[in-house]
Amino acid sequence: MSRGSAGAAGLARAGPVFAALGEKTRLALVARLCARGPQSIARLTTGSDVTRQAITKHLHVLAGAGLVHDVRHGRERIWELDAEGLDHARRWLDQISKRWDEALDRLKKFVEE
Amino acid sequence: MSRGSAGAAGLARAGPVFAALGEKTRLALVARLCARGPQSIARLTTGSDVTRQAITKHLHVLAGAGLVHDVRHGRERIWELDAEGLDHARRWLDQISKRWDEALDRLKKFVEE
DNA sequence: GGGGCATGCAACTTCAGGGTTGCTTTTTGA
DNA sequence: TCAAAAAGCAACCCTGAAGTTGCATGCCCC
Repeated sequence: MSRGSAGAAGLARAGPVFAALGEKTRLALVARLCARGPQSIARLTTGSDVTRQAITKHLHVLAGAGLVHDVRHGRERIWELDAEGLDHARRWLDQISKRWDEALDRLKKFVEE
Repeated sequence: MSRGSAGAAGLARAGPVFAALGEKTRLALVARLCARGPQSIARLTTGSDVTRQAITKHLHVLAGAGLVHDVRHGRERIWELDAEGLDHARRWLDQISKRWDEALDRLKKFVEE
């Protein structure tokens, strides 16, 4: 497994990303940051059905997965999306589905012989 | 948000997929099914550090997310990948990262004016 | 300087999910 | 026919994550 993000190393990095996205509040946060741009914690909390502290925790989980990052701005903390983390997860899915398609092709050809 | 898989509906469908992939045992199962092809439960269990029942539960979670499906074959139950579920998650990530890139471009042009 | 807004920190509660054990059912093949 | 393999079912434990409450801190602006 010398290269490619579908190997053991890529798997270890992809895990936290999927885990971060696999929670409805966090997924909604990502979608919201994408749709409405960078926002403060207080603004991200309005309209949500959980507490500001809950939002804060979720943002840190997303940051740990490399999906968002924050910038201090006066007394506010502005959070915005981080495209790199998203790309990594996408590449992992690309690898898997591509390899699976190839495997299906091989099987099909084998059956047809 | 009238179309596209990044809207509320796409978000609702993408959630379970990411949640399913966001667990190391399940992610390893997907990688294994991709690398070694369809396998029975017993075979998927060998080499794993958890019980057969745990593997069974995980397979059902993956099936619920549309990532795998099973075929009865005698006294065995063969599980294999389901490319459609993978593609759905990938398209969701595509939408998000594409829209984010566009937003960054708009911001860049705005700043340069 | 000080009131008020935005956020940070820490302790606590709750519960879903990951895992196990023990037993039963189905199916194979000799 | 029957023993063993493969899987299903159900009850149970237990950790961690999601969420809350209460209070402390930092920063802007009048």
